Amino acid sequence: MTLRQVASHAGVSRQTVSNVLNAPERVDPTTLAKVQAAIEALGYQPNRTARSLATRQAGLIGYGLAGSPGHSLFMDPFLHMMTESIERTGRHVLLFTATPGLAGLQTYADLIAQRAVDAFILSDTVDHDPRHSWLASRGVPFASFGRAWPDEGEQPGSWVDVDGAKACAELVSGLHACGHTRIAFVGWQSLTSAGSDRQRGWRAECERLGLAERDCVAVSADTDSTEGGARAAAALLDSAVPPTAIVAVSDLLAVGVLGEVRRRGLVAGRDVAVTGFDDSLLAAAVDGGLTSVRQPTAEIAATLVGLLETPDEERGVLLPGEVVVRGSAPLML
Amino acid sequence: MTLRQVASHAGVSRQTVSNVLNAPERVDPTTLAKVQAAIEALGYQPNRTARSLATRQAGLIGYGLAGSPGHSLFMDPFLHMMTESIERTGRHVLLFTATPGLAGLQTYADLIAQRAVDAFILSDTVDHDPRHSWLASRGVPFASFGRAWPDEGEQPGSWVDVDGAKACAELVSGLHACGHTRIAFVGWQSLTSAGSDRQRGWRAECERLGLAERDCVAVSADTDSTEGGARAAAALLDSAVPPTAIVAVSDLLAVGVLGEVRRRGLVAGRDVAVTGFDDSLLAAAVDGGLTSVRQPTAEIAATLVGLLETPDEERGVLLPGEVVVRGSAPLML
DNA sequence: CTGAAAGCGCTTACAG
DNA sequence: CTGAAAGCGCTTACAG
Repeated sequence: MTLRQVASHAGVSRQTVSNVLNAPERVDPTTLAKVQAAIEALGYQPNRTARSLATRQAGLIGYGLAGSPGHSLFMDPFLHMMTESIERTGRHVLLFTATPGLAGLQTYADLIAQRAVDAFILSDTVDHDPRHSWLASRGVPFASFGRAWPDEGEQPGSWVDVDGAKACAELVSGLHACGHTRIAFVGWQSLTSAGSDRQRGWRAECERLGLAERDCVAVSADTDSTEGGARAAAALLDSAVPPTAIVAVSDLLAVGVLGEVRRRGLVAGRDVAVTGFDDSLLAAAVDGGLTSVRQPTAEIAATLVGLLETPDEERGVLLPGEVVVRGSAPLML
Repeated sequence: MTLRQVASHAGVSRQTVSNVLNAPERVDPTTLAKVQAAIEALGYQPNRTARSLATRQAGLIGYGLAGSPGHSLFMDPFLHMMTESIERTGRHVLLFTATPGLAGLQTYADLIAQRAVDAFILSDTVDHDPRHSWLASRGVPFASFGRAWPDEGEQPGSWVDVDGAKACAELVSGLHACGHTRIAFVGWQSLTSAGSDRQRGWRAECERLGLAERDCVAVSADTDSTEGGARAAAALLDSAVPPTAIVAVSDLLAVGVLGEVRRRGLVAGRDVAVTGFDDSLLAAAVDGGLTSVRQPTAEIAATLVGLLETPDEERGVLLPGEVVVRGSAPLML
């Protein structure tokens, strides 16, 4: 089924059919109806490839899966929302895998050189992510989920992010309001921008509240797993002045912390308060529930796609996270 | 950067450059080297869209995200592996969303009509999934992760599946070997083919072992959540002759079962054995660990893509699941 | 308002 | 082994 067949069926030229599709206001109502009837009758749909070649638009937004096949709980809803948002603009998602760092840049470069995509959505950003500067310097449109430059305005391109610092500050102040003064932080070892953002908020609030520096210890989990979280918690709880509250950078690490707490005969939420981040399935699944921070997934996705519409103006959008209180840390907000 | 520029740079015709790319054996070694040098120097990569139009191949495999944005733990690794497998064949993944059932069929139809994809990979299959017959009847290549027809050979198209029936039978026999004779099943309410497959294996093994029918009760969780699992477990444990072992159709439901068990002062793995399915993050994260069944994700993905290579011959590949024993059910295998 | 022409950047038989 | 020609199925100015 091609334009040509529709044209001959309707008794008009191919260009007129094209006009019916792309500029219906320019065609005579009678002709319009006639052609639309033919389109309907034949079940015609324009060939995307041919259209792409003519318009020089792939109609595809590239999204690169991060390095290793993890078990991200955030991925399913995010991908879903992002894909839906992109589809609303008449385009689709081209999924690819790319190793993190400079090596993975080649994949982005290839996709652009081949004109396989029109733009990228970036996530799993790392500190000073090389992708941002590379893409920006070549004028490739993109939107980033996550900031990768600590200083506002330095980051190339548009971005959306959840205010992890603020959310963590809220957790700290909520814990403090319940009487906690020794509030530790369990972070990631890797230099993700989200990790440092969250840690920054935790530290800032501890300082603002005038908590003693030695009471606000940050440790890094040696692996991004429950085991890593458990080991980090063990180190913390073994210290001379153990914390009474532990703010973990992710739900997964928090679950590890919870396990270690339980193993020591302590009760989370009573003896030690524990919080996570992401409000993933884990947070609800864990016994007693894990206090966590929900990311506004649908809004993140919609905003990212919106930013893609205006590639020339660089903007940053900071979205609030929502503290979800559960048994592991009965906060006062 | 186009073929034309490479040609003029190398001092040959465009067709020769195309031959260098697509049939290097047909071109004179000297010319070959010269053209390749030009390609290298200019960093030329063929425009995918133009190539697609000429070859009538989109170079894209469609993958439809299931209905609702869930929090599937399996999705991240599966999508990763699948994307990698497809990339190894020089193609990419086109991601889209489709509502389940007949309504979603239109999305598949559109993609085909527009020639946006060459083939599909199907997952989240339901009983007598309408997609299979629809695609098969129009000669659209596809491979299905999951069987949707109970009887071998009836299913249109090629498929890969994990032998959930066998894995569940193994769980049952392992439990029986530990002395369990009252082994219940907690399933999904929805008619997923994976769900009925697993339940079938559980029931068959119970019968084979000669367990009393009233000791082998199956219930459906009213929602696919930990709460649903908990309610199902409550019903089971409240019955006159409560089970001593509960085989849940998924890790999520199993975690709900574990919660209910704990809430009643019972200890999982000692008073009641509990098993899940998927060996997701949850299984490892839960305190004491959840005995579960691991799906061979990488192999599934690779096989699916392999099946796509031979669209004319319909084949089915059954892969074994691997029982992973943890604290919630210390089986003897 | 409509249609003839050129072009998007490739590939694919087919002469030479 | 190499190149001239036609074509993939659209769109986009541009005449008429």
